[in-house]
Amino acid sequence: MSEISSHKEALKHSGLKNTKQRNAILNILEKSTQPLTADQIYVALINEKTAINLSTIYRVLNTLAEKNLIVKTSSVSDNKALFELNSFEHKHHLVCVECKKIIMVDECPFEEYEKKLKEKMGFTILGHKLEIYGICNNCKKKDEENKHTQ
Amino acid sequence: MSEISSHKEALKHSGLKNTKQRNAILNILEKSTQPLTADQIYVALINEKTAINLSTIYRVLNTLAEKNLIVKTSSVSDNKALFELNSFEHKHHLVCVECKKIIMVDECPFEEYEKKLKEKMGFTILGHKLEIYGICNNCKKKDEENKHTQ
DNA sequence: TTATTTGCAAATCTTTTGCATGAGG
DNA sequence: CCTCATGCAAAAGATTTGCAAATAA
Repeated sequence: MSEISSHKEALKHSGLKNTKQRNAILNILEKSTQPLTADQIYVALINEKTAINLSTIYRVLNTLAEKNLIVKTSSVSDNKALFELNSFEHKHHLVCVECKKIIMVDECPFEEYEKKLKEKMGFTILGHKLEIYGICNNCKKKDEENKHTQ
Repeated sequence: MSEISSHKEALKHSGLKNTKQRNAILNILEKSTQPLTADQIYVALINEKTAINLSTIYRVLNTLAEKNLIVKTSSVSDNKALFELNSFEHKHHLVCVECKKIIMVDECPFEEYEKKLKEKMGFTILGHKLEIYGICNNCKKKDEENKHTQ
């Protein structure tokens, strides 16, 4: 229940009405460890017997993103919109350009860099996302194998 | 002409035929300072009287991305696929969460961090992208003004 | 009560696909 | 030649929108 009331507060603070659908969507996002598509949220809600319309989900997600309660990103491989709670936290990951696998990393070499940007450009930093593109160990091995069969 | 022959080489090296359409698309991407959507490429080609079909553009872009000659990303605001030449260069930018403006920055605090990742995880790094989310100076000013009118 | 939100159905927009034709090596 | 690439039209899939009914404040 505590998270429900915190959503109520967050919605109120953004001037949005506290509806069953918005709370349900925020709860799904809160439980998820990764960004979700509108459809994944839809399926999750249907599974837990929460009746909702897909277009409502899209509308809610866009509204929440406008208010910065959630963050909209985009999956490169299949080009769908992804949504996650705005934790204002750092996100770092490695993206394999071959298999598209995403590997999370947790170290952050940034605190100082961010401070400098803030001072220099007057840009208030809420968080950052770092994607490192390359080839993972698995794909390197597969590439080696394929050299022989091709 | 030098860039045309370099595209020829690049295509050959990837086992792809050197077609008029592929060269035209690579040329457009080469001239652009920013990632383009399939449709933007289409318009650019039509403008320079290069006849091409939109579905050909999609097919070429996907093929080139598979071969890592270009990089596919995704625009957050309107969820379209974006393509740019794979420069294997660093890309850093600030994204304002309010007006969605993108501000390029060029400093990079990363060389060491990347080396460490490579050694630790066997991940071969081709490039990286850093997005810093926050609020730009303009939006901060507008927010201040709106406090009075709301 | 009244503005906001939702459901539903239809529309829109981006991207993909099947198939016949055309072009590159 | 023979395979691969392209054009065209149609399909598929994600997201948006108009409107009437429902709901929060």
